[in-house]
Amino acid sequence: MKKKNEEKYRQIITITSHLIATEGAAMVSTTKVANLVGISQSNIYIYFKNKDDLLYQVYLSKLATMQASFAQMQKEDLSVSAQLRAYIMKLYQFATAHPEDMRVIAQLKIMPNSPLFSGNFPFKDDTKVVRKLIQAGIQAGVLRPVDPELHLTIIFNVIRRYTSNPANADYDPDQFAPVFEMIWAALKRE
Amino acid sequence: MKKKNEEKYRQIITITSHLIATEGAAMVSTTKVANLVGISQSNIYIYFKNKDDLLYQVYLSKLATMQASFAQMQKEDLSVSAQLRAYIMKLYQFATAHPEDMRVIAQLKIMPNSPLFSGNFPFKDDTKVVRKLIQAGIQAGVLRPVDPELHLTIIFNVIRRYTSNPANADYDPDQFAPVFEMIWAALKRE
Amino acid sequence: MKKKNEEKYRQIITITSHLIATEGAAMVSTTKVANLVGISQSNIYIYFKNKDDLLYQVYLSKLATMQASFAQMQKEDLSVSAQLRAYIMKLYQFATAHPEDMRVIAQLKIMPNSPLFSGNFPFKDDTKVVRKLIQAGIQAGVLRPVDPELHLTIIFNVIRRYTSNPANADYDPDQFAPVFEMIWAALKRE
Amino acid sequence: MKKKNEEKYRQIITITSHLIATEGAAMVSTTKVANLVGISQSNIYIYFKNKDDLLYQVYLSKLATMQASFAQMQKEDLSVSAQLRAYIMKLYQFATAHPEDMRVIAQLKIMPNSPLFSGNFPFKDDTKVVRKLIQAGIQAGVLRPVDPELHLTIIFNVIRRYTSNPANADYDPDQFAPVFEMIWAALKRE
DNA sequence: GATGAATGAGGGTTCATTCAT
DNA sequence: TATGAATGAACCCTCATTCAT
Repeated sequence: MKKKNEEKYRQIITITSHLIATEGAAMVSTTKVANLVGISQSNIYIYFKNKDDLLYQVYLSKLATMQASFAQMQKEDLSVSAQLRAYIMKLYQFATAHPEDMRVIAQLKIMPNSPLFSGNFPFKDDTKVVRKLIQAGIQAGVLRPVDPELHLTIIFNVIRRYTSNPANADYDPDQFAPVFEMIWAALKRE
Repeated sequence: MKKKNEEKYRQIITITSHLIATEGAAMVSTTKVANLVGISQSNIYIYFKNKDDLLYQVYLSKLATMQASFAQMQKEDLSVSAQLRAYIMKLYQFATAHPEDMRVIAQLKIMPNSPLFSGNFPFKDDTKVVRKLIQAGIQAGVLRPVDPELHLTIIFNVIRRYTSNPANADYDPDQFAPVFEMIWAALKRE
Repeated sequence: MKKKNEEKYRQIITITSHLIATEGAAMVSTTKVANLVGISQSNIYIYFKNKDDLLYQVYLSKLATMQASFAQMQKEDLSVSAQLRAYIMKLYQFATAHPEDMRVIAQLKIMPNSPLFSGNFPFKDDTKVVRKLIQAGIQAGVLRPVDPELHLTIIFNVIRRYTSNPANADYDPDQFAPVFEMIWAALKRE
Repeated sequence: MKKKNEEKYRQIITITSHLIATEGAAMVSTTKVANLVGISQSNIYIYFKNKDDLLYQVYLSKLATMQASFAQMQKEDLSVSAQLRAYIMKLYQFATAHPEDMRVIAQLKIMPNSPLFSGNFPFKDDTKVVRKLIQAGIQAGVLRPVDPELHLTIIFNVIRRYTSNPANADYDPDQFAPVFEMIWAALKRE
């Protein structure tokens, strides 16, 4: 009973997610989603309050996947520097394991009139943990004392760009090593 | 007569450009542009083949502005490293001088179904010069031997992010220095 | 079991009635009603054949309330004139006692495609008694010999308008007296 | 050129007006109107900002018709009482001359979410003149000292009801006389 | 060159109703 | 009895584009 429900709900989320990743968030329409799922368009409104809600739930689901991936990493006995390095590696690993997800999150953040920032939904930040790490790193004197957004920009854009190259689709720490060094050189205080 | 023509053409380009910068490329509609310019909607099709053409011409105009800014910089007697450093500084200067333009170019590149990559128009690359510099730098052993796209990603994203902060709206090389070092550390071979 | 049944049925009627009174009959939807009652939408179709049936039953329930209010008034030993005057006062009293009900009846009568006149349900007239009184009054020569609908129009519209003013929400025969005289002057033969 | 424009505009107004009169304001849809006019639905939005605007313009057009009818009547050298009596007769005449119009105005006023009171359009009152007359009449001691809305209610509802009867479709002051007396008896101070 | 008119397609949303469970 | 699921139709509105003038 509820299973059917959950299944359709998941299907809609998945298809929408895929659509965002391949065509961009602005190209999502309830009609397209419904056709791909194989249901009638109005059916969408049984599972989601409106289109914005659908997109928001997609974001939340990606966020959950991401946070699950990072869950086991919360060892606080490491140095800030080590934690951040571990985070970057983990993010790289995540990006190869879930190729679409990072793109989906990015798309939802940059789309015009993003539901994430509409004020209609509570905004859950996907970068809270790493942003904190960066701030701590700056305060501890191990990271460059510039706007943390710049560190973030580098980490996410480089990893997204690197893993979006089909040649780098598989997780391979050795191959990634020089890219990691590139990122780290940008972040760390000289 | 011709002047009037040129004027309207410029106006449409300017308004569209502004619209892209403030609301995003996906929010541009011929209706909106026409209303803002104060002409009738169909009038746009006198100056542009279709909407994609309009966006493409906007891109070309931004490209021209950018290339004009970089024109005097083509001194080949500098080392690759020096040329690239000069380019970055110039790009920073350009971003402060033309706040909207970099955003417009970026928006047109990432928009869904971008006319730039539709195949209907010849693609003029705005990063050709710097990409060549980077390739030369890698070959010369002064830059990190990774995919040049990564160098590009860092240069453009960091500068765009930095200058999009209103606090950094004015050109100030001293204030920019640590950000420059951040970028350069990422690029240069250790 | 039956009690539960009756309760839900009553609830639906009550909520719908309230919705009609506050937002107008055209604004009633099964979705809204169901949400307000706290049941699922399809549940409504257990108690009512369709939406028209629901509205019709609401009408019948209001009619019953109204007729109950007028029940004790059927003393035929009064003169026609006295009976009609008594009716008007009673109607005024009813309107203050059941503010919503008169509005609901009026709304259901004037709504487009009113189920009351669709032919799908037997039409029970809420003005049968008073219409008869008026006809008798005309025949007896105490009321103006014009279309009785005009007498009715005056009685109902004036009382509805008067009592819809929050300042006149409470039953107060003294305050109502001049309004009564206004109505009566319109009805009675000079 | 402009003629065509004006014609379609008028057509849309006329058809919408007719639709309101026959089916009720709540039954108006842009699709229905467009089909009746013989144009595509989106065409409506060339002539009107949105549906509310359409309804509002219909109201304004009816108002203009009405005010035109009453224009020549502004003789201020008559007594208040005579002016009001003249107004009532004129209203009766108007109602027979423009059977639909009074109904349309009434419909637009009572419809749920009426654009007239949405705040999106300036509200032009169709009863301003007569309301002032009534207030003056009360102050002068010739009309009953009750809420002027009650006088209004009687005037408009009785005339609307009377003229909506096909038997009274033609303008006939003699036949109307007793109805006039009925109204006047209600209004005038005893 | 300029515009008003026209339109078909598509988008988001609500609704009354049916049906299997 | 109760409900979740499903749907087709309708509704309002925007848009890119074409065409006659």
